[in-house]
Amino acid sequence: MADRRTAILQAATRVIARRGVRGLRVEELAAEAGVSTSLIYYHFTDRAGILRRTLEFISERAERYTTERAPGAPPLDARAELEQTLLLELQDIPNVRENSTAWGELRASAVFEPDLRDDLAKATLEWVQEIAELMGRVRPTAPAPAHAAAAERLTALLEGLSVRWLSGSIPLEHARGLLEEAIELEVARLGG
Amino acid sequence: MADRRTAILQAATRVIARRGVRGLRVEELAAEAGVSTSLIYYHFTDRAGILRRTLEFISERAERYTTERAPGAPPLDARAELEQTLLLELQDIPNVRENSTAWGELRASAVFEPDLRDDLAKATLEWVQEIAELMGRVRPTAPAPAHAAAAERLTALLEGLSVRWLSGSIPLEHARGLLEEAIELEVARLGG
DNA sequence: CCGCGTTTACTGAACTTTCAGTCGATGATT
DNA sequence: AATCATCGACTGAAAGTTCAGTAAACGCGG
Repeated sequence: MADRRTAILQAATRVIARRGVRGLRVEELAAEAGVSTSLIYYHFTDRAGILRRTLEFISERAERYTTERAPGAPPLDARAELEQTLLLELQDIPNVRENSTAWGELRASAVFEPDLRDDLAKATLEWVQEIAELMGRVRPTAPAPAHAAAAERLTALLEGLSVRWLSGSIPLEHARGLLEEAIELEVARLGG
Repeated sequence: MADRRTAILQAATRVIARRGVRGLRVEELAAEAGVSTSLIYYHFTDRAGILRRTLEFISERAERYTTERAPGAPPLDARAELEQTLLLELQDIPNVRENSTAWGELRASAVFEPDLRDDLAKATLEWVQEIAELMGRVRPTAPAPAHAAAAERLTALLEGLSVRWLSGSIPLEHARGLLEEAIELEVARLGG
């Protein structure tokens, strides 16, 4: 926590979640992190660099809170694990909301900023693979490409539902319900 | 069409599709619309006003191009109609790309601008209902709430796939394939 | 139907603000 | 003493906004 670099990344996530990538001002970020603007340039070179590193930071952090389970909790079976992993991203708690918002922003920004695309594509791929792997454990007999396709659909759906929630088009619980059914559907499909 | 105000809104849609909401420069918009920057302020007060009106404009206009079919083409059965309607939004032609991009921007902006939410929610609802209605024609025996849920999932998935495509995470054809399978899945589910 | 006050649509140029990025100096650490 | 981390003050360019004014349309009393 005394690591200013990390503090800046955390602050960037908060600012992005609050104002959007579009609304991120280096000065505001500096204030949020309690450092000078120069230090930000010292660590991240330029605005694009901030964005790039923040994206990495977000995807790493997302992985962490997604993967971790409460200590001492009973181990989940594959199906429950899959459901947990996906549904964890649809929760109205600050950390998650912040991450979802920032992630959505970065995705939306990448449409216009080619610089972000490679990292984003990579992070997306990793996430999809993680879900595909869980899919594989739920339905070991189905072929790998089918796992992958299901994983892509579920993650894309989750992203779609997530923005709808954050942009006030549907309530959270509704989004969760829809996603649960989708998981059900995909699993049933592979089950034959 | 001689109405400059509308011309400005159309131009703004194009500029937003090209540069994003954040990338919209009043001067560039003026050039695109072939008017002076001052006229834009005359009609819309300030930059925020431009954005507000344009995003309303986009959400009103959004579906127009989805519904129309080529004149004189053979009528489609319900299933084909459903597929067409959804897949039309995943095409790499200027009009569609422009609309998808602008729509994505609108959705992303609404996360931070509560003003936009009502219009957006309304436009989303209409779209979902249109698809639910098609679902109903494909599977008349299934209950209406099931049609609605399927429609919500398919449209949310489409939005998710659309940004992934536009942000360079997956190729267009891949997105289309995933969506087709999802339609297949949802239809099969309702078919019993 | 003609002059005349008034509103509407519009412009070019000046003015102001915002914001990413730089520079030199200074404290810390090894 | 040398490298690393950090700051405050600054800058240039870009972009947003204002403003004084013009030209055409519009209504209207005579």
